Amino acid sequence: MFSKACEYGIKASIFIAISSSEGKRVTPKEIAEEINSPQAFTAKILQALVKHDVINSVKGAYGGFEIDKNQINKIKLAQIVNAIDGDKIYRGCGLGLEKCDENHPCPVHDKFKSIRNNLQFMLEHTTLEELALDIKSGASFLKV
Amino acid sequence: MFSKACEYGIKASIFIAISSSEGKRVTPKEIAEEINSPQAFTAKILQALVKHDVINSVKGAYGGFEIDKNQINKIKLAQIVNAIDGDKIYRGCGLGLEKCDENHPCPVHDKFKSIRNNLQFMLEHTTLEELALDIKSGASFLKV
DNA sequence: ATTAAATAGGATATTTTTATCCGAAATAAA
DNA sequence: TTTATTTCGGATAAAAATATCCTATTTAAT
Repeated sequence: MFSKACEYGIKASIFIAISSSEGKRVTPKEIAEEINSPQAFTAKILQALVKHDVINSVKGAYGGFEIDKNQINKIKLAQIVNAIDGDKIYRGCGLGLEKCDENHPCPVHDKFKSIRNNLQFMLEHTTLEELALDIKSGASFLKV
Repeated sequence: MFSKACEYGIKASIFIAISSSEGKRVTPKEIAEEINSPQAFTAKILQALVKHDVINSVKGAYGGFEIDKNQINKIKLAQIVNAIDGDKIYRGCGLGLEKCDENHPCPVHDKFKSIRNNLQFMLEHTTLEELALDIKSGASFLKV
């Protein structure tokens, strides 16, 4: 479904959201430990998220990654997925056809339509805030 | 969503189903041309489908791949996907957690549930026959 | 100014996926 | 029995994804 990079990116963003809501910046090391991911690879993904304005970085001593507190309830999963995996997950053809649309559909085009639409809707309507709240309350988990 | 191998496997199976319904065996060369895939790689995938009893092979001159005519309406997409990609597409965690279930869900577990269930239902209820009929009638396409 | 801590980013390594190649075994037809 | 055709399967190769390493740059505190 998502690439490893994207999975790490989502989990990292949730953890940064939680930390930021508590006024704390976090480093790749802390993030990697919290989400159980390879540190250097995670750092690369964080760079991509910064470039796409999903998260914010502060260089130098006492720096780290953070998310603007009043953006946490505005950032959607779709932005993170788009930043890392692009939009192929709901745009690309399910069977990899170069050209696949209503006029020239692949064999599963119609059958996939609703599933992909549901996925897209979910990603575009799920905020970092709600995911972060579930982690905070212990309703969901970022690792093991 | 699916691996390339799985995409090729699905398209190949549909083409074989069509050919078999017309009493013709087909070779990897014909299949690869029809579905626009790399021939040798496609041949490997066909071997996997044979091992998983999705399709049938006949060795030697005048041999090739075929599907038992009265199995075409019984074979489900799920069998093909399972043979090549396994069941991670609806079993694995959306965020790659080793352990992810109702008692220990990842942050998107609930949000993914219905999407994954829909996908699973679709794969388990879509037969090769209906996909083949659409290709035959020109309602859908296997390439470009 | 100096130092310590942090991100940025290029280079490289490893692993997985995708793809190719070739010889062996099977089989139908001549 | 010979030949041509075909699948099978192992060995590689190439490309993409995942992961690591190292140096430069930035910056807060002393």
